[in-house]
Amino acid sequence: MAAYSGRGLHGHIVETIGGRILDGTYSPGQTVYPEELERELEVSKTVVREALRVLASKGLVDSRPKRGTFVRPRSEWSLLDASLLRWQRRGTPDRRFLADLAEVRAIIEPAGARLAAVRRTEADLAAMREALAGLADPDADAAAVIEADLRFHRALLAAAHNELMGRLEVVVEAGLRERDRIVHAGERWPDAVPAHRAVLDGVAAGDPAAAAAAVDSLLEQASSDLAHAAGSEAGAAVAPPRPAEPPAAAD
Amino acid sequence: MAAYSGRGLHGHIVETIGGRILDGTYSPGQTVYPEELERELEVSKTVVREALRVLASKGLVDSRPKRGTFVRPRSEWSLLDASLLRWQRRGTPDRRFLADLAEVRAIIEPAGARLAAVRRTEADLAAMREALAGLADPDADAAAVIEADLRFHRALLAAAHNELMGRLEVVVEAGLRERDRIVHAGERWPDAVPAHRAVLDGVAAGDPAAAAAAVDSLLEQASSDLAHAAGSEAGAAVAPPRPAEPPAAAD
DNA sequence: CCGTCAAGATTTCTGCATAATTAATGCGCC
DNA sequence: GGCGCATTAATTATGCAGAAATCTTGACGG
Repeated sequence: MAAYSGRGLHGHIVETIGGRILDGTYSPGQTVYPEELERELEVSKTVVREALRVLASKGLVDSRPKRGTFVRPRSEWSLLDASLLRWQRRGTPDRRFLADLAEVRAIIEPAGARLAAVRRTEADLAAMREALAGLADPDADAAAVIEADLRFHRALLAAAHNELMGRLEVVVEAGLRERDRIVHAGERWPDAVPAHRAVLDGVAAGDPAAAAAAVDSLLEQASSDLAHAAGSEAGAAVAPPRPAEPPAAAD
Repeated sequence: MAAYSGRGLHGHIVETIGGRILDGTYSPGQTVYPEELERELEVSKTVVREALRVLASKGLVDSRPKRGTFVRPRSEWSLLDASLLRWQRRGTPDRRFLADLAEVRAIIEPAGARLAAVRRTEADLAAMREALAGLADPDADAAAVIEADLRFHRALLAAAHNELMGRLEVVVEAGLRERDRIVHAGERWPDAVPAHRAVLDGVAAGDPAAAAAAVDSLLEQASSDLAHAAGSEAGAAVAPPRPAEPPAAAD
């Protein structure tokens, strides 16, 4: 994956502390003690400080003289960061997080397909075809299928030729891997192939409406599969009447 | 703004080096020499190394033993990071970047309004009303109006009650501030108030379609204002027939 | 062609010095 | 006597310098 952050001792410490913050071991407002971490993780001041610096740049912690280093409120976290999304998935599969993920995907991906249908190049189509082939390969193991699925959605967003849209792949990746973790039985999920093919066809034909509709039904299908696997309804693709908090507490 | 990264000497160095990477002073593939930076910026090894570590966590650089520290290809940058979006705006106003920004906003914000219309609480509406009042205040200076505008859009996304959607405010903020920089004459832009009010009304009424339509027209208006101010058409809200690259290079 | 070795740069460690900020303290004032 | 304010002091992050350790890479030799 991201080679820059996972290599060496430093990256390991960042992941350890970051993971503890996201899974609630360290809760917002709580102070973390660098010296304690040095002893526990058996590393030097330097490594801990560099790790905390990185975490600070992601909005997870803040350190000020005399007050120490403490965990910032969750609202300050840069949740769109790839690392944070990964760490978030390390903890208990949170239903709310899963729903948020699916909801954003349901917004991003159809729109991306719409753009892709207009802007795709031959290279984009080739990438999507390659991924689709990997998805349909009956000899591939579960992990390879997941990777092919991810490649397909990445290629779709890339075909939109919007740099920021392309970076939203982090959300798509998190959603896909989270779904994989829920289903995780390694289900072949063969029904996915025609749905993906429909997306490719719509994009290749240059038909934005068809491409978007294909993505819609793809996500709907994935969502219902996931709901089926997870017992209750876990993630509805289109705005569910999520019960808003009681209108009380008007500040 | 973000207090965690802008304080102290370290934050300054991060901004300096990060800014140079985004504005092209250091281009992808190029090697950066820590010792050189130490001398030029007159700081110690530690500060430079911590800064490079933070930049590495944002995907800007990668350092490997024996090979040195070098700038990663732009495709690896975490462009959704708040700092990167800010640094990106420090350079020349890039037309392409501006268009991408507007395009993503045109996807995110209507969808956010749709959700907000269903899920908003009284507190959400109060926040939006407060921001709207600030936007309409005839005694406020240009900066205050910008901030109120930003608050309004932030409150709108927050009312969607989707954590990830809320974090997409970074894109909205970048878009707003960039637009401000183009127009920058401090135009009162009074026409914006009724458009914003329409959004609020739609959300308050619990009418998703109306809220989304109001946001659509708001963004369209902003986009055309911007096009008018920037001479040529700078950012069309809805998918323009951006000429795709020639279909050559199939791989 | 493969394994071993050596060079080189990053990475890590140690200890110390500095700066900054908060909290307490003491003083004067109401 | 209580309260507000400036000063002081303590605590913590921050910055610095040098050396040792580690790992990758490239070359050399079998």
